Amino acid sequence: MFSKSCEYGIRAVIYIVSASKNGERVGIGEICQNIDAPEHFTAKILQILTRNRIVSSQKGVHGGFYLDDYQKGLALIEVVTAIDGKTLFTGCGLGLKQCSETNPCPIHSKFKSIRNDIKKMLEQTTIEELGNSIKKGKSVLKTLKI
Amino acid sequence: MFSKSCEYGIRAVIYIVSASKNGERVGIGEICQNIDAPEHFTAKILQILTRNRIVSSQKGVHGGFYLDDYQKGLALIEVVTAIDGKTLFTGCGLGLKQCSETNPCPIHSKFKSIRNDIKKMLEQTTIEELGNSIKKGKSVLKTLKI
DNA sequence: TAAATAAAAGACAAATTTATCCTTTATACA
DNA sequence: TGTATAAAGGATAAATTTGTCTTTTATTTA
Ligand code: FES
Ligand code: FES
Repeated sequence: MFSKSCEYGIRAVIYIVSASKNGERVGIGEICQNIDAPEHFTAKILQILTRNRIVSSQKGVHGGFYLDDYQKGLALIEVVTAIDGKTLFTGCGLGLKQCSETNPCPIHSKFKSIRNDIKKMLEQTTIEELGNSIKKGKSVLKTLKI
Repeated sequence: MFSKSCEYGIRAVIYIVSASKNGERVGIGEICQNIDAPEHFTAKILQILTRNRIVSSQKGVHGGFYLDDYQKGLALIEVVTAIDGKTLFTGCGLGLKQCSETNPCPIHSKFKSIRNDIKKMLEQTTIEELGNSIKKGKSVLKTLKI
């Protein structure tokens, strides 16, 4: 469904929101320990997200990553499109060069419906909402014991 | 969503069903021309499908690929699982080592619902049905003009 | 101002997926 | 029986994704 990059990116932003109480910044080391992701690789993904103003960052002592109030309210689809692009929402399920209403592939109508459900779900889910779920202990960002 | 291998595989079986009138066999060259896929690569995918008894093949003169009546009635999910495995239907949307009801990721319940919709759709769609759509000219297996 | 810190950025490496080429095996048919 | 044909299979290569390591830049604080 999502690329590894995207999975790490989503988990990272959720962790940041869940961990940064009152504007505190979270370092890449702490993030990656808590989401069980490779550090340097995830750092690059967070670079993409900061360039796209989906997360904020601060260099130097007491620096790290955080989300401002506007960013917390962003929907998950912003994270996904920044990392994986829009192919999941616009591309043909059978890999035709373009999804077309006039020359559809055989699964077009069924696939389109699912594609739209995914899009809706990602549009309706905010980063903050998922962060709260983690804060309350209702969900996790890494498998506990191996 | 699906891997390239799976996209080619699905398009190939649909083409075979749509093109082989009364048990006629279809060669790999003809298949790949009509679904716009790389020949040797697609041949290997069809090998996987024949090993899994999802398509039939015949070597030698007048050989090629075809589907018997039982195979035509198979659902698309058989093709997908043979090529891409079951990860799409069982794996965690955020890439956790395992999807768990007791220790869910933050999007588990929303993702599970979509995952099940995809599964249902693939279970309810038969190869033959999609082949008929092609036969009737209601859909296509490759983008017409580039 | 200098040292310490942490993200940004660049270069490189491993792993996986996708794609190509060549040889072998099975089958039909002359 | 021998030849042509087409799938099966093996080896290799290109491309992409994923992961690691090192250097640079910006910022804080002593
Ligand atoms: S043409 Fe294939 S999904 Fe629209
Ligand atoms: S735990 Fe992530 S989808 Fe179930």
